[in-house]
Amino acid sequence: MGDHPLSEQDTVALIELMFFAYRDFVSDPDGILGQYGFGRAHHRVLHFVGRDPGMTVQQLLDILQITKQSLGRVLKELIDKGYVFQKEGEADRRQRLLYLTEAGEELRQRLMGPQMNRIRRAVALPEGSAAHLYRKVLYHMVSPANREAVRDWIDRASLLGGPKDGG
Amino acid sequence: MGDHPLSEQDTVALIELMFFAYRDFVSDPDGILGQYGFGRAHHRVLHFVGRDPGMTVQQLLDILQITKQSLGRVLKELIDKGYVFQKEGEADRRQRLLYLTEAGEELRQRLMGPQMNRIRRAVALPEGSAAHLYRKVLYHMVSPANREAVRDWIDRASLLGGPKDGG
DNA sequence: TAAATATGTCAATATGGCTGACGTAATTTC
DNA sequence: GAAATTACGTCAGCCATATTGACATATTTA
Repeated sequence: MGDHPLSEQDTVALIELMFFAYRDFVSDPDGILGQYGFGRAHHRVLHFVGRDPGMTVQQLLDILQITKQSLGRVLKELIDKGYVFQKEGEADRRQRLLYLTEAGEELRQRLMGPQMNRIRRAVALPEGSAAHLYRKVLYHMVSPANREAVRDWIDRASLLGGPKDGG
Repeated sequence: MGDHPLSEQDTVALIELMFFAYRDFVSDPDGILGQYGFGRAHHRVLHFVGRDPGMTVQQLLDILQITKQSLGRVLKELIDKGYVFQKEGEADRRQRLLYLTEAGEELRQRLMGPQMNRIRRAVALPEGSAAHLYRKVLYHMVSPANREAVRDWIDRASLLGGPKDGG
């Protein structure tokens, strides 16, 4: 085990499952977002800001790996509609620290709910250590160059835990 | 084990890993596609047609879950540039059965290569049964309503195995 | 013959990315 | 203190990929 690689067929099956699983995984929040006139980009902003309240715009850009112009539009909409607000940084007054309003946190929870259920159902298998392995596998799917940033993010976000993430 | 659900923190970490992993997973082929003036939609068509040569347009639409108008453009481009060709169905002459040209199959393999390497590296963990569990978990991430179709597809595609998928 | 199916196409629209350029305020560096 | 850099915002245009709705054609089925 671990010596011989996965068979061609099994590997292709996993590639395809990655496609099918992700497609359905994001379909849950998509329906909810539609009711608000939002899209997936809004969801990502809500999620990450909710996980790390007070984060800077640059930190958010680093995580999403998109341009500030792309972020600009969705962020503006979320602010205009009262789901996100900004506060001038105290140490560095150039910064516009990002926070969720109450409505923003509620929406974030509403969007996360179905995905949490789906994850929990998916890893609740008889084999026991599925969650651990699944996490390990997904982690190794991230490009090596990005792993440190992803690990840092997960560790840090787990520590601060977001307002309603069980902290 | 299996009784108590995953902790809030662990579940959120998996949700985020799903995002990071998928983002990097599709980044491999994206670079290659750019050289051909293609996008992810072209990749999906190449992949699935290559896995099931002679499939109908409707079968492809069912798998991709997009509209025929969306498929129309990418399919036309792939045909115009000589990566896909169509053959009139023998039993039903309304059908336009889809096949990859040699160039199409080559490109498909080139796109699949990095993803296969990434999957194999990701599941090549000491714990042994990672691949099996990972597959099971991803399968259960698919919406119940879609599972039969996905299972059918994987089983059928594994059987016919595509021209160069190890058959 | 009529209805349904498989496919293709035209037109308009939306989302979410992108590049490039420019501007302002604040901080850091020399 | 002047200059360079950083953090952020914004305008303008472009591209890829998806959508809905409408219509056309060929073929098969009832």
